[in-house]
Amino acid sequence: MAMRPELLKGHVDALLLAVLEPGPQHGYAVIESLRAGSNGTLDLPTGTVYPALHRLERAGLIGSDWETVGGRRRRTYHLTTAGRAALGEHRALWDEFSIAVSALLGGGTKPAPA
Amino acid sequence: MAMRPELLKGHVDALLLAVLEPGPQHGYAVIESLRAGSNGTLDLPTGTVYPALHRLERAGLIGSDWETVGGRRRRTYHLTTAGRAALGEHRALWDEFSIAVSALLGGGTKPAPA
DNA sequence: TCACAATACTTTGCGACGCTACATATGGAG
DNA sequence: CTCCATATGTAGCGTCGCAAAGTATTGTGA
Repeated sequence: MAMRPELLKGHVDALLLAVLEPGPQHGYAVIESLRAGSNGTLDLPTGTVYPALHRLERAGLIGSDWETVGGRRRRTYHLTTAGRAALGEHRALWDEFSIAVSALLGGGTKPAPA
Repeated sequence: MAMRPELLKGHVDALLLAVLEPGPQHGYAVIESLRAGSNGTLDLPTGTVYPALHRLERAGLIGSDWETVGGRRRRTYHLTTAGRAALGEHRALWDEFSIAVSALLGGGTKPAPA
């Protein structure tokens, strides 16, 4: 929860899709990927991630398969074609949004992506 | 509404405070400043901005004064000391947040600085 | 003169969604 | 045997952006 309020509103979908882009992952792993990939900043609770994954599946952006590993049932999610397209749109939207906000907030430091 | 969904969730306060930082403005002017300062990307409806300004005033982050210009009543808002402090926190939060999201969304194009 | 746009502010109510809290189940470490 | 990490799930709450509708004044064009 390193982020105070829910600044995430509306951005969670994009993040989940992005995390699944390199390859399928199950919910718990997704949460860890988000934490790792954001250097600990984004530590989303299960009550946020699982419902969001269900939502994305209902929307047809991801698909899921159950599997059992070491006696534990896990549900592995993967991007669909529509999901890949949606991710592209989310990225474009994020760029536009972040540029606009950064411009208005002014003096703030700029993100230095890879 | 150039932004489709409400990606703004949680970021509106920061934007309003930032717009008021250079000097007092009334609500209608705030909306235009946001549009101008974001190159047209952020075109917030009155139903978003006015309630948000009331909220910020209740929270003690801004203050307001009524004035009449050319027969029109307008309410001019200005930052309080607490508002200035809050703006600083919002900026820090935005930096952290945007860096994290940009890192996760990866390959996306980089924001072009002012 | 009359209609309409722009300026300027307000409020009701809906809907979306992140989060807290709680519930369930297994495997491994101490 | 207990505790923690792994792994998934749901109910309910609260926040807040937004559409929509309303009020009032000034300026403009037909």
